[in-house]
Amino acid sequence: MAGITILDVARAAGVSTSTVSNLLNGRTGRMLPETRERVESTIKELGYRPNRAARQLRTGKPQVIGLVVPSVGNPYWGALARYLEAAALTEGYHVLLCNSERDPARERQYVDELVSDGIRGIVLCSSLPSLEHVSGLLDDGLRLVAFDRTAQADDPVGLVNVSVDNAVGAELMGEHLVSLGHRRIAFLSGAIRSVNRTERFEGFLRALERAGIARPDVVTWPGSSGAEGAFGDVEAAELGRVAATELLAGPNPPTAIFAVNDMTAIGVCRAVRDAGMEVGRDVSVAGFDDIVLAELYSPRLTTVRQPMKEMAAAAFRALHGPDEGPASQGTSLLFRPELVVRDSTAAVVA
Amino acid sequence: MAGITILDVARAAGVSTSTVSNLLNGRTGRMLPETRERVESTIKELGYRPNRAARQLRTGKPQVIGLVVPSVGNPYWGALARYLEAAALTEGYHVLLCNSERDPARERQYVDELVSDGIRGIVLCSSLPSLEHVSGLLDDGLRLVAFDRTAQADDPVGLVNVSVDNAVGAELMGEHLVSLGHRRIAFLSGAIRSVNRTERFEGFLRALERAGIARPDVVTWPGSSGAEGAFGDVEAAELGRVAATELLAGPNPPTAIFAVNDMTAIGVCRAVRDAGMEVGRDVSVAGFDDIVLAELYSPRLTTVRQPMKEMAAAAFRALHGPDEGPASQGTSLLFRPELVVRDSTAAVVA
DNA sequence: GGCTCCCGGTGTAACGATGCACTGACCATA
DNA sequence: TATGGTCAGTGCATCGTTACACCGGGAGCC
Repeated sequence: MAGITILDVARAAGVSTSTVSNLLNGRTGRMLPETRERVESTIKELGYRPNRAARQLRTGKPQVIGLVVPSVGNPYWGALARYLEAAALTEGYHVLLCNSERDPARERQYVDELVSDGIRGIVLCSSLPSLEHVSGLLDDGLRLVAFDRTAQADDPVGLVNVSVDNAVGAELMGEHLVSLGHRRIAFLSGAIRSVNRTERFEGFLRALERAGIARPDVVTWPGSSGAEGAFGDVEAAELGRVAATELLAGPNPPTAIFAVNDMTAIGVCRAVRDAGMEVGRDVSVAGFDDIVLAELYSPRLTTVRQPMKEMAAAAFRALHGPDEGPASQGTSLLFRPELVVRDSTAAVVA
Repeated sequence: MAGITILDVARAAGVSTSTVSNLLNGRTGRMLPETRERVESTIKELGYRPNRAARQLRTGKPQVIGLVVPSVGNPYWGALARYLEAAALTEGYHVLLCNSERDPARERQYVDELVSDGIRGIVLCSSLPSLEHVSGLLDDGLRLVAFDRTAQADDPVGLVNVSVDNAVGAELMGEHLVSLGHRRIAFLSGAIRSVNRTERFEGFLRALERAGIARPDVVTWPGSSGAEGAFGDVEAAELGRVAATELLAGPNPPTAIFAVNDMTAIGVCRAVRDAGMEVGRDVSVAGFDDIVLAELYSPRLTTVRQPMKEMAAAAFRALHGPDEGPASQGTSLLFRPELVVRDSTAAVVA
């Protein structure tokens, strides 16, 4: 226990607690340089660290931001958590971790709890398409960043969305597959109810249309109702496997399959192999996100990278930075995705 | 902002703040049932939630535990973070997330910071073999759980270690490989400097000795000095690939390779494939940990499962529960590992 | 009647940091 | 010598909760 208070510092430096506090909070305008130095060195000597609880009690603003994700067990959210924490650390902020397990009630409860604990900045990775239920909190001064989501028409004012440009990313992948000579390309996704899935699908269609390819096979899968698998991941992969198996067994199967994310793509790869074919040679498979697994998988997965580190940093800035002008409605910070070509896609064999 | 204080409740219920506080803290001994019910219903009605900052300021004990991991981007630590948070939630605790990035200085700084923020319970996933540097903090009443580590001779008093029984796990895998008819089995690991690697190695040797197999090939790899890869993961896999490539190209190559963890095993699988062989048929490959990838990888990886959920719950109990008798030295909570046989291991072909 | 005991609470001083409103000293001007 | 104006810092109420020390009153006992 540190146990050293601002009073200890004040006494040791021969000033009042107010002066120490003023220094700590940058109010150094009217302060003799020598006083300032004396206090500063006293702080160092004693190893004084301000008590966050007391500070929060007084100011109402804790040096903590909340992060609500479906599950940090999922590598995608794990990566976000890692980079967000790193960004927060640079400003002396800590990150409180909350796993919603994709349960909307739990997600809402977490947000309420964080708010009533005085936390003023939350990064929310919601599984809900609408975020209306938080608009009241936003009016009360909460800073909310919705991650992996783009602005919607009915978004509450003040909400900042941070996301990769899904449409552009999917378009890049579409172009890539087309350039490899593929003409029969399937888009494989779970139920397209979330915003970013819709965007990915539309970007993909754009690329194909430009190449003069008719509307491709689109396979969506309802997904199991209710609770998803342990991480939601395993289920995504299973979905890819089941759907791709059916697709490949059908008439006129595609030569390439673009899965809505890497997990699903991994399931697709398994299905391809189960069907006695080789990924990359017989069928090209592509994913989206570029999670760690994509690089490690076999074959290494062609995918679309999200610049996680930059996105996390931007999310933190949006929470912490100065209020950016008038709170506008429908703010989206869109990041440029990057096509990462690896071994799971190849030129179509004639 | 909730904004409702204990005073509001007290006034509305016609009692003093002390009574409300007493109820909140379970001191209901001398309290009329009717008073109690009145206060309780008032709390509900008003939606009162105690202010954590004030509570902490007063008691010195925040309802927060710290979690220091190398990186939550790594699925293994991500899983721990997820389950630990779930366990903490059941008691109303929150989890503060810290990524040490395997930097000992940063790890130490995080612990100091958490402690001086008043946090009294920390789960530390250290990359350091010795934890002497925290013994001072333990004397001051900090509860510290070292995760994925077993007790050492020079451990500070009061430290609780939580880990899977690595020796037993490796022994199970050794037996499994032997039972499949393998006789030339390699153990593949990065530098065996950490405690659990040593234990895995010894357990593995035990199984082989019992089967009358001479000391097997053991391949360890120094690993790059300095910073590891983005997650430490990618490097582990790379290590497996490089080492296995060399091993398979040598004279009298093993028919089975037991990698020290799943990430390394994945790298081994790649090497096997690169050498024109098939995992499971030509060479058996086994890992340890049973991270999500193990199930998803192709082939599905035979590995040793750590009961993460139970381990996380135990770690939390060790932090939060009552002081267990006299603080002893060398406390280890060891969990039973489970052999998970999948597709990457098979009977040796004659 | 006087005494103690217990019941069912209540009063209030902290916990540590903050920041507004203030002050004493000094200088310049009228 | 008043008057005003900086300058450099200080005094103190305050945030919401806790828990120790207290208190009024009724019961029981001699």
